[in-house]
Amino acid sequence: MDRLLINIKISVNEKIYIKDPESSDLGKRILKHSIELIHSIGFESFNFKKLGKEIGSNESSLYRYFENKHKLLLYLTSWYWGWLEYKLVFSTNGISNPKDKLIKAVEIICDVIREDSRFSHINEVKLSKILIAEYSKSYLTKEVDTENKEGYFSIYKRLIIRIKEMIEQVNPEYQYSVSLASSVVEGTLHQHFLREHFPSITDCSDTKTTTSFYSDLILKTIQI
Amino acid sequence: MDRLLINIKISVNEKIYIKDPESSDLGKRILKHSIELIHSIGFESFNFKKLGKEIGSNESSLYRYFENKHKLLLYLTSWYWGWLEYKLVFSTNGISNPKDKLIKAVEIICDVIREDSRFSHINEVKLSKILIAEYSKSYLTKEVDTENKEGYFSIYKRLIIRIKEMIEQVNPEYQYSVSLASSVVEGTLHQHFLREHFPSITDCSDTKTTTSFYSDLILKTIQI
DNA sequence: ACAAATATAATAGTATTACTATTACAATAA
DNA sequence: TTATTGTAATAGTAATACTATTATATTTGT
Repeated sequence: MDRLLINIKISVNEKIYIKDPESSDLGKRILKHSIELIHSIGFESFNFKKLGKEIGSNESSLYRYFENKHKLLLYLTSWYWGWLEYKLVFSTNGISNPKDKLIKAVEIICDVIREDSRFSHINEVKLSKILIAEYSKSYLTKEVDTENKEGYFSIYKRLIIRIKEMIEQVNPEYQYSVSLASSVVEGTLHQHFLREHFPSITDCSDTKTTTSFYSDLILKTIQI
Repeated sequence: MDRLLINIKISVNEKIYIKDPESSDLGKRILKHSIELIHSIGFESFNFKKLGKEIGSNESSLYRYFENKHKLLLYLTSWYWGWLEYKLVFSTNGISNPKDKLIKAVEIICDVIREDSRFSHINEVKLSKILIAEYSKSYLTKEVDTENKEGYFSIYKRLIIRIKEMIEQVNPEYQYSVSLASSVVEGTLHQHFLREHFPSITDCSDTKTTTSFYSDLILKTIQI
């Protein structure tokens, strides 16, 4: 897989950025260091001034790439879902048995993220932690409907539709396939958060994984 | 129920406020109007200046009740979970059959909220919409661990533990009772949000309710 | 009743944040 | 070599979140 996909680029909706951050050195450094900085201080405290200082560049230069910090978060989260979608498609592509395929998909979505060496300027482990801590903030805004129309969440929705289709392949009679898919994707981030901050209200741990919780839940719910 | 509980007061952790908003007229107006205002303009745009204007009081007076707008959100959300907990306990108290009890609990959690006339200064319908749109923001912060230690989220966690216990009453063998409980409480808010903004990734609607999705999911998952 | 103590609220600020207008410099192309 | 474009720095502004100080009620004790 590594050699074949050496030049893949996760494509993000062009309206999210002003200048493509993948097109220049500064752009890539914006991605790399924004992940580091949001991961370490959180999205609220994060701003372009601090990021500029971190990169060794000026605040205003960053505004040439992203209109504001919210758009930058949208970029990072879109990239993440695009990357997960790639992993999902490639990992499940060869599996013909629908149930095995679904189980593999749940693994991709629910497992703790490991580093992917193909994207040197993106730290997927830290990015996944940003998703756990900040993803909701990207859509819990008053602008969500207009931004949705602009297609800012299309990769996320497409990923969920893919899982929904896998559920239907296993049981076409099940009435709530897309709600089940969306609740697994959202719920996984939530369970990972609980594990870290509210352990009393989750069973998920090193021994009882989020993956096993959701595999069990899905298979029983769609009745196999 | 109405007559018996005419004087109940939902109690919120005292550390959340500086002065108890239930103790004065201004305090109650802060609660009433903050619900109106956050509901209409969203938590990001909401601030104490605008709220003061709405109430006909000064910005700085509001700081006598709440340290900042985040604490006010914590108050409102705690109140909401406390109120739901009351409804849950009272509605399920007389039910002896564990399965029926659990089904009733899921109804309380998942159904669309209606007005409760016992609390005149709180609009529960608008408050529930604030929970859907803003609840995550109350714990997705860098301060979550210290605030958790202060007990700011204890009502929320207690509610989830109650549901967990009901699940255990039905099936003591099930391995993920508290994760199931927490994912239903969180997932309900999420499905309500999707219904409003991303209808393509939820099945929930007027005919297929969130309640029926989760009742079905829970009962199948814990195998009855 | 009346002063002292306390509660409540208003005025007028400050520090920080998010963002922008303008200018300067560098790289490339005609 | 001189336009053209890309890139970055300076120096701002407007709005936000919050605070210090002062003023005005209200309550309490004698």
